[in-house]
Amino acid sequence: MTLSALSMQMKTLEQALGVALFDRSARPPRLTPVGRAVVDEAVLLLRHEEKLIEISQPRSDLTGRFRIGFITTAAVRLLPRFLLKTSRDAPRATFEIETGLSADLQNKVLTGQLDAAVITDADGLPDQLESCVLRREPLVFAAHRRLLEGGLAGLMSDAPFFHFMPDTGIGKLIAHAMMSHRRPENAETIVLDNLEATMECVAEGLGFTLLPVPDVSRYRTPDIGTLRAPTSLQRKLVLAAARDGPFARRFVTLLSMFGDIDVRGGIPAEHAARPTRG
Amino acid sequence: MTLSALSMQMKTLEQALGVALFDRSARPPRLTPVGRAVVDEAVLLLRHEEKLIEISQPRSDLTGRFRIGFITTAAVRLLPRFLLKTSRDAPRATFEIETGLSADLQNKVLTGQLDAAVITDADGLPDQLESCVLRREPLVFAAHRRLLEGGLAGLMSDAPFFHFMPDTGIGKLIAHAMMSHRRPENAETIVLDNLEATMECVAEGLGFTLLPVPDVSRYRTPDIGTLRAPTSLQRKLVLAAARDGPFARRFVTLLSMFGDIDVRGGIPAEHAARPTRG
DNA sequence: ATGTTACCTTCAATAAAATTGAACTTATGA
DNA sequence: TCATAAGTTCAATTTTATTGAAGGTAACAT
Repeated sequence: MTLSALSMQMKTLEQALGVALFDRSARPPRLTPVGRAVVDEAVLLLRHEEKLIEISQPRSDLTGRFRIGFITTAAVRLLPRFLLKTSRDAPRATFEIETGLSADLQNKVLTGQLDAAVITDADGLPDQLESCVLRREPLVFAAHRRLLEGGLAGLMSDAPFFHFMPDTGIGKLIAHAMMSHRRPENAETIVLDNLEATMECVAEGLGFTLLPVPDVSRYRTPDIGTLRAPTSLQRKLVLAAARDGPFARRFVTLLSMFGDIDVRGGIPAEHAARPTRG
Repeated sequence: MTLSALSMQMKTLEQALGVALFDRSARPPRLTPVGRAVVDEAVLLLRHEEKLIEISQPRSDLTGRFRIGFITTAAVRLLPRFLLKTSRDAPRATFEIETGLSADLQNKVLTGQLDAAVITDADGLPDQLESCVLRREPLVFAAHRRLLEGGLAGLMSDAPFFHFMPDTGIGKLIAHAMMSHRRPENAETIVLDNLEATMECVAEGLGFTLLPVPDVSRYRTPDIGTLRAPTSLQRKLVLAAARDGPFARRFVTLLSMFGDIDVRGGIPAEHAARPTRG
């Protein structure tokens, strides 16, 4: 840099700030106290700029602000551990968490409004989505012990059925599971959209319900008994991300933030191939 | 700003960072997670820039990094309160403190290497310097009580004299004060450049010394007695700054950082004119 | 699906800003 | 006081940013 260019820059900066930064009565020109303060601050500013460049360099680990969706169940059960793990293992990444229904979240991942989501995989996901099963949850019937005396057949014929959110992913899975059981024509079905309320009603002996094991366990009271659903149908909690999205090459990294993965699920080949201890 | 200009800037930034900040497959283009991280950081960067501009705006109070010199005595006695006051009353100012001899510090203020200095004013300061007396310190003789029994005359004739730094400002003042006292031709004079060592020797009864009151008080032991020097000579501790320097208009502000000022000194008119309580 | 529309990007031209070298000015030291 | 080295200024040049027109591409509606 030429001396004259430097001189011009000094002048320009002084004019821009409207302050004398240099004392020209001395040679070489000296910084004024304000000038020294500006230098101090400018040094910090440049450090800050380096930091910006640093964080902008993508690495093998997660960097950036990601938007992740969680269905309610996952938010309650998986989110705390996820946030713990990410704060430890991916300090350069921040997360915006959003909760909603499987279908909505899936749609937002497809449209790029979310980078990834933990959703229920009822019957396959669109091709544009990459996914991996996080948890497999069998369905169980739950009812007051008094109602269970008559066995499964008794429940079906005599008790009202509390159907949790029939329109959603898990609700449809429940409906599917119920289809293999005959119920009388006039059998009563009550629709609820709140898990805790459903279980409260069941605890009061008002009827029975069919839900994934963990949800029943969470709100179970001593009065409630369970009966494993004879079907092999189970809810699959999957992590889904767009194949061409920000997780295209780092899907496994994000996956690892969900801790131990149910290896019976559809884990990506290179991940499943790893030797396991024990 | 034109849309095309914005587009160009987006492109340029992406090339500069070597990272895809935007996902152009959507309309309007979306930020990638890295892009969001960069935005977050850039917002902080801009805040930082505002801060730089803010601190560069000079105000009535002290802003900037000032370099202040203190002679050793002042550093020991005045500096703590100075730093306390400035951190409270001038949070936008920072200080580089330097210690040294009066003559050296005075010279550095004249050449602009220091913005101000607390020095001894032996016999007037150069016209280019503005100054104000901070403390007036009478000189006292100090000696072991045993030696004092013979009075001042006894000291002069019988005891060795410990002369503190004859070549410096305070040393010359001491020499000046001693000139009004006759001593025998063969009277012993010991030169030391350390205040504490001088007082240790005096405490041991090895001789007497002549020093400003506060210095004697600081290192005095019960064995040491003092005798007020009959002359009216006293050390003046002054704050000095270049008239055309950074304190040209804020000298009084800096002065106030030294707490209560000995009003018998040469205080600037507008400051001395203030009504005093009590 | 398919076309329309609105929005975004690209490119060449233009405007703005930074840099340079030569001429001029000023602090420093003999 | 002068000579010199160092800093500043100015006009010309280079670099960078912005603009408007033309060419794509995603989004929306039919």
